[in-house]
Amino acid sequence: MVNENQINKILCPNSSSILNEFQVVPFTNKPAQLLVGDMYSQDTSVGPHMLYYQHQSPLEAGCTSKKQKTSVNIHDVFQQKASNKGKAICVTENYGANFQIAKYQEAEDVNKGKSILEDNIDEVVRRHNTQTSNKALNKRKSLCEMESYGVGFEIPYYEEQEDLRRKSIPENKRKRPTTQTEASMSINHKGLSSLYIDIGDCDWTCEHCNAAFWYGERLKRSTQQRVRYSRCCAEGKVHLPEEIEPPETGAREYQLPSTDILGAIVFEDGPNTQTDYDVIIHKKGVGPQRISKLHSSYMSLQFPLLFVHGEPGYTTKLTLRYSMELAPIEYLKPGHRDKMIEVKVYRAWTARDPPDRTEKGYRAILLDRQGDAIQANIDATDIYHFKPMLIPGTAYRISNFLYVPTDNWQQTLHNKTSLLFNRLFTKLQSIPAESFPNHYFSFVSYNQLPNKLWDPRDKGKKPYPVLTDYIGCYITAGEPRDIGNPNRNVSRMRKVEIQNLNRNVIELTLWDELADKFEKNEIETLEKPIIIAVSSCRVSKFQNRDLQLQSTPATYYYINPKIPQLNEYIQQYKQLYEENPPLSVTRYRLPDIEQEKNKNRFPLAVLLTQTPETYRGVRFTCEGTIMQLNTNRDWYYKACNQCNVKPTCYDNVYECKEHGIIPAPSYRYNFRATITDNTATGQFTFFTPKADEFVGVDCARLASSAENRGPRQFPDELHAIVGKKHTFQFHYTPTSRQGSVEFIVDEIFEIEKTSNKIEGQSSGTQHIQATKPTAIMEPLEETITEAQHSEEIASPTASCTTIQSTSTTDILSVPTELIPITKEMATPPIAYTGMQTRSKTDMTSDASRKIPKRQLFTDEASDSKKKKA
DNA sequence: CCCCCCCC
Repeated sequence: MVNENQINKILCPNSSSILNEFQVVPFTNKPAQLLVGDMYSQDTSVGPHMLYYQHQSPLEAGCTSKKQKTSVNIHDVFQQKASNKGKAICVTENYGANFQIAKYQEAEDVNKGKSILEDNIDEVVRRHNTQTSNKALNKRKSLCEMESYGVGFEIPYYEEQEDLRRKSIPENKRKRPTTQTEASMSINHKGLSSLYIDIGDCDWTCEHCNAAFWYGERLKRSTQQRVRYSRCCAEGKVHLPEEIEPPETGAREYQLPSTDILGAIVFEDGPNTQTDYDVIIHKKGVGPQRISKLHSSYMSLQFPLLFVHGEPGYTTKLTLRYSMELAPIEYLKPGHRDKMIEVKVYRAWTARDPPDRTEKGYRAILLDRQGDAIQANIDATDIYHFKPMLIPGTAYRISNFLYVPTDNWQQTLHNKTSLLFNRLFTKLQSIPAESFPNHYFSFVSYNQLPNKLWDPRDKGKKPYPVLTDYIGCYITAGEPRDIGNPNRNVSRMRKVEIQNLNRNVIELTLWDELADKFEKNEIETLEKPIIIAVSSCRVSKFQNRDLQLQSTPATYYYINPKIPQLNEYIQQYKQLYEENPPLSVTRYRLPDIEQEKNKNRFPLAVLLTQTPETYRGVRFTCEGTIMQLNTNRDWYYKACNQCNVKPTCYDNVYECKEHGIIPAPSYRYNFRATITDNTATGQFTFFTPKADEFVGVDCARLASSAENRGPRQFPDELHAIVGKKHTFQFHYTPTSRQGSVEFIVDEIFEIEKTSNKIEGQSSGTQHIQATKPTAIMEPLEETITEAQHSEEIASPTASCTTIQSTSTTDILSVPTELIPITKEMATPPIAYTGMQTRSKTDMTSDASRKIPKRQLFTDEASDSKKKKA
């Protein structure tokens, strides 16, 4: 078959030693399908033997289980090859092969003493004779197990072969034609050594690509019915190029290349192997040329006869077949190793346990075209590798990932399985991102938020609730500020208010980068209403009262997110706000008392039309006159000394639900008055202790002295407050509803002369009507804007919630003489927008009907700035 | 391996 005079050179990396008289012949008429990287040699006198490269698996370092190893494909092997890690050539087939190779004289330098090739024949024979055949077999086996990750073929052993033959396995249909068999047999029996072990013929083929194999090369998981090989095409996963028909048969069938030297490359094993040698080819008529080891033609140089057409063999263009099944996220199941996903990176973040700044890993939410989502986890050691790739908006085909149970806490998706990516084996291939959905949300409505609270009592019993996505209308945002011990962990924090279509407001706390990067100014230049969607928030409760949202490291926020419902939402909010625009309020205490006194100053006429739930905890101010006391209800109550809650009373025995029998309950004010600010009148409740200060007499003293007259008999001291004019600070009674709005007084300020002056300009006398709106609005404009720009500080906690809930008695006929709204009122206060549209609950005076429509959602900030300028 | 958080 091969010209016996042919000389094969084996170029050794370190020594350039040459083994001569070593012949390489093709064993197959489908040469392109032989596994690239294997060298098949045949000595004409003995028979076929195989030389294998020992590939150091690229997975070796990261492998934790054998299963992973089997998922490697040829591509990996040669990527590893490209990085020039150590490889070795070893003779794995049988001792016969050793003899034959060793028998050849090395023409020049000896091959540095590492290779089995060095053994001289006497030594090998001696060893063979002294070892038991089992030992020999074991050695071969161990060599083979080293040989490659997961391919795991077993070395044939002639007894086994004999055994197989005895059993006379039915002819496998994948057996190659007898002619070839005969051909090799004829060689086999020529000059057979007594030590020669017959491993059979290379007459088995891969069911996928038809590459030729020895039986012994089969995968361990082969069965008698199905003999499987993976070294060729990784069981069909690697797409090998179309075969080219071999040259015409005849005299030139095995025509030698037109050179008398054949080159081959031999690698040594071990960490010290040098592989940074030059590969130089010298073409006919052209000078020497250095080529890269990655050059696709270099491979064919190693197998000059196997690539009879000069096919490139291995190239970096080899692609995986889709037999690595492209699976929707929905169908991923832990344990599947042959799945590939095409996904868009939707969100990505560094995993942390705030306030600890340690980077615990990297996370991403991936979306597929079907609209499903899955989280990908990356260990901290691999952050640097994946962070530059997992950019939201990019898309990849991803294979070779593992499955892990989804984190129990800070769980972003309902999916119980997450993916684990590893820099050593997970493959990401960039693909176009157009065909993927824009967003993935699982919004929770305001009413469902309590279900998402985490209760410490559930620890260990219930899983932590999945983090919450929420959508609503952006109302306001504060400025970022520092939180925490400056010597240790300082966090950044910013509050954002979100309102839903029922006008419920929820406060979102953005932390750290999110707080700093929130582009408040840019957002507020957008046309209103502005829709904001936030993902993966924690739901918490403040003071056992207000639900809040907290950002987590996984949180993203989206302004006017491109979701199908966006326009619908915008229209709904638009409609809502046309009826009754939201007030722009400052929710926190201001450092300056003067600012506090003017904070959130809106006409009572406006406040009465609002939805109280929207402004829970918000303190408003007004300059108002006490018109009347509500004498239809008690002016004080007896309270538990510890909690100020009204106790039950049976037979003059007072009992607090919480604190039991109360021998001597305390007396506390709880009376109502009507206050007007000249735009409307409202019901205001006064409680101890503010009321004591205001009335000037302790409730206890007043009540005990008046007790015989009862709590419905209002003492003169109380009547004395009627007609007084003050700046009141107040909040909505939590139980009040739109349409029957009430307030609770927090602070009562004296009206200073200075502020009187400003007001005096327009409305000299207080109590009567038609204050020129500008008179109200001018100072408002300033204070509100100041308030917005000043840093928020803590608001105090309202402590009278429980008491308030008892005060839902009937209301004394309210003085209904409403202050007519003048035309000028049509110019709305700067601090809010769009109030000119009548709401259904608005009072229907002729004047109010005439109020012209003003453009909705104008930018109040820039408006006010203009006026200031 | 577990903890499962930071303001008002």
